[in-house]
Amino acid sequence: MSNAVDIRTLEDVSEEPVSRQERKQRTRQALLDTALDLLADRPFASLSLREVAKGAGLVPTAFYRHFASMEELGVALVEETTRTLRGMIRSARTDPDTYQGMISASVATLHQFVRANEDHFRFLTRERYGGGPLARAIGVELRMFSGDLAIDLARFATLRSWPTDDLHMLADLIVSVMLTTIVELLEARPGEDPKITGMAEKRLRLILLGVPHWKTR
Amino acid sequence: MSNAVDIRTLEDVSEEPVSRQERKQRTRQALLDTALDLLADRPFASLSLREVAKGAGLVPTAFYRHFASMEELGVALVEETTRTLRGMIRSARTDPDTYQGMISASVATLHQFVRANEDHFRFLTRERYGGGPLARAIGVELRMFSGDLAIDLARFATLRSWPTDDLHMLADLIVSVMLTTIVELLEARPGEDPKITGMAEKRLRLILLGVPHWKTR
DNA sequence: GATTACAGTGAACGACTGTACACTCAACAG
DNA sequence: CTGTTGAGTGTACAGTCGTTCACTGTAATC
Repeated sequence: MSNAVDIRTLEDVSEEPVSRQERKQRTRQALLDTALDLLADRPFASLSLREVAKGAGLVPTAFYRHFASMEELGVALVEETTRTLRGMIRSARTDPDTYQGMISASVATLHQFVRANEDHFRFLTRERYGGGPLARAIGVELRMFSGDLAIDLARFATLRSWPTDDLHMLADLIVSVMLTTIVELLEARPGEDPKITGMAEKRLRLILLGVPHWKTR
Repeated sequence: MSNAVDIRTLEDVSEEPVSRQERKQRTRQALLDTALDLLADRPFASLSLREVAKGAGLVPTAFYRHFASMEELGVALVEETTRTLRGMIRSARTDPDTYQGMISASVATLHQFVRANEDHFRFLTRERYGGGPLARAIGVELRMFSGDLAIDLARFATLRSWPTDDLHMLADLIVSVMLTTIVELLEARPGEDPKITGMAEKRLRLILLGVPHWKTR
């Protein structure tokens, strides 16, 4: 609810004159931010155009200057959150030396990004299973994510000989563990983080423990 | 939408006289059924009391004869779906001979139950991450499910020596794979079922492949 | 057979919804 | 300096929402 204030009034005090499109971009962002705030404990479908507009300090009809409908705002919100997700992947794609090193580093990156962007990840996990067009858009994004991971995995010596199908199976499995961990982090009470990341590491370790013994059937 | 018709008019034609509470129980069920129908492609929070009542062939005010609010209906819906879930567990808890046998049997049971109760499982997976009181209720139920599974797993020779924490970790992992599989089944296009169940079996096999080599750290 | 309990009705309410339309007024282009 | 553009305003309308209240008709009770 912190960004529900009228940004313009704040900006007008500052000296720099803002261009027209810059202002527009700013209220657009205010709409996205208030929507994300309101989504903290409710599904997207229960959001109304009016309350998002009001939250951003706008009259309802002004909403249409930025989005043709709430659904269009939802799509923009998916784009914003997947940008965060891609940022996380980029951060995590480092030194693929050992399994164990990769595991704890990945989990640490995940933890850090979730805590720094709780709103985004809450939106992502909530709407992923919420049905409707947003769920589909998020599903596509996650499948791309999983595909990228499969490529990364193929670099490991043990996995180089694996069939593509099995590689994707493994990647999907890892992604599902990550999603579970994200949800656990978002539902966690304060102080529970180490327990959750520890569990996540264990789960990944167990999975990768089976890899050397895998035989396609 | 099939059970959106007025049941009473159908019943009145039949010869058997229905008792009062039996009738009440029947319209209550009609309310639950239409709600479940409407939830096929929308989150629970977007459901209105009026459309559920109308779908069941009732005037809005009659809704209150059965539930004090939509949230109360939601809780009843969770109870109904978890009954289905428990039925599935009971069916799956058979002959724990070998890993492989248990895997394919469990996946087959899962597949069968999902296909026979798509509405229930759709509701379950949707609202699990939807936030609000329903998500919490479902979370509790799933944790019980996972706990039961941990107990079952403890019967296997290899797992008898495992610490309780690790056993729960394994059970959670298996449950998360099952939930992923459920979502995949519900999103599947016709004919994709074998591919999905095959993947699910592979994922479980890979996990259990690591079990003999597990060392707590 | 008279009385009670109660599932379901129907009208009405105040609040909220998305959207249409005519408007203001400041940043912009010429 | 002048005319245009467009982000934001204000009013208005037709729907839908949850909830209220007084009601009807019939199964259940005595």
